[in-house]
Amino acid sequence: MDKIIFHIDVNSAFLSWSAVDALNKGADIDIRNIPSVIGGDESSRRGVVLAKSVPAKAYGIITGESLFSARRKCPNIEIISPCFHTYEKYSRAMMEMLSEYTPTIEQYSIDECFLQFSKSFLSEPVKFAEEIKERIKKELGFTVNIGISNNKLLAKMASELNKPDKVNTIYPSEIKEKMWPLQVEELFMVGKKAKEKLNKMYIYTIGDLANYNVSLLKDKFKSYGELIWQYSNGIDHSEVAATEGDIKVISNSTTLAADIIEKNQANKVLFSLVENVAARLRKSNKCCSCIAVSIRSSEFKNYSHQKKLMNPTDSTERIAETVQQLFDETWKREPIRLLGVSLSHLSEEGYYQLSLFESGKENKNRALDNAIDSIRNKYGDNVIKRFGSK
DNA sequence: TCTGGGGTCCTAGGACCC
DNA sequence: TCTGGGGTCCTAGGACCC
Repeated sequence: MDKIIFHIDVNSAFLSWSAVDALNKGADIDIRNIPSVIGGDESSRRGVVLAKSVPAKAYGIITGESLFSARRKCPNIEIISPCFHTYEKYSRAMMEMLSEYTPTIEQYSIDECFLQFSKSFLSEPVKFAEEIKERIKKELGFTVNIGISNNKLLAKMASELNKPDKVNTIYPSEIKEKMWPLQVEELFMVGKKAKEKLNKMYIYTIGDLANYNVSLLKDKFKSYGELIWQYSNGIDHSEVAATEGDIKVISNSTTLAADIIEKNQANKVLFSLVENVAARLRKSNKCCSCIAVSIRSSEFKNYSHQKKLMNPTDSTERIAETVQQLFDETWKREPIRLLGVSLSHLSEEGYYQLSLFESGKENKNRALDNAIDSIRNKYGDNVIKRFGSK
């Protein structure tokens, strides 16, 4: 135990960042101090709560619920549209600041990261975390929670303890007192389904899980049973990864403003999803050899269908052909609520192989893809349309 | 429940091989 | 082929995370 891990988590990230951005642009109210949420456009059926203010939380509003239901709980709730560019900007600013403190930093999501220090370097971790927290507040304008322990799991659990704007610890010696009394669904990786199953086994708290017979958990839940048992006992050997791992899937999906019932309409949407994923694929200098289409029906049933390719590709046209074919094979002619395209089995090797064997036609397609990519990079996504796209 | 979008990982079942 | 067992690959679906 010679290391100290911090988990840093921005409080209501999207809402805080929207608030700071508005204040910087001269707004006279701070949405953090009124009942407010960040949420999508209800008329295009993206109306769920992505983040909430503390006063909104007091009305019982929770992340993920519909705006309709949020408004029922608090009729004069302020609803703000998300702005992902803004969020990326503040996220980057925070990560850059935190990189000053240690090279061993892992960004876990847009608003969370882990920092690792050696114990000998850090004699007073809590005091140090307080300094970082205050600096973020002063220089960047938003608050964070910092959790401290000897491993990532405990640091993450610690940062959830007491919000917002707090520093908390869960050292191994504090697990019993601080973590075991919590409801089992508070444990990282225990979601709604697992909670229900665990409750049926009379496991209600993290402590109940920690003291349960691990081999019975393994019988019932396989490797997942052992994982959550270890977590409940504060066991986690994963490393803080300073370099990010290779991306494994590139996907894009969209909930449609109105259900689609015609193949033609579906094809237009699919093509724009393909353009998005294919451009991201080429930007990462990779090829894919597995393509999948997913469909959500108006009844909320999900289907997916995938196909492995003989040769890896990064061509918009080849991906689009496969996607069409997959869609035709999958669609049960029901009204469609959501369409998605995802590319997987990504490889760099395929990228080089491809250029050796591709035909004249494929060479032409590649030239077209590259030309469109560079125009869009310069002037934005909407300046140019392919023939056949919407 | 008037239920987003982008990811990761795991499991089960079937095909196919020796 | 009244029929085993182990390994690998592929597909579909689902749980979980932010």
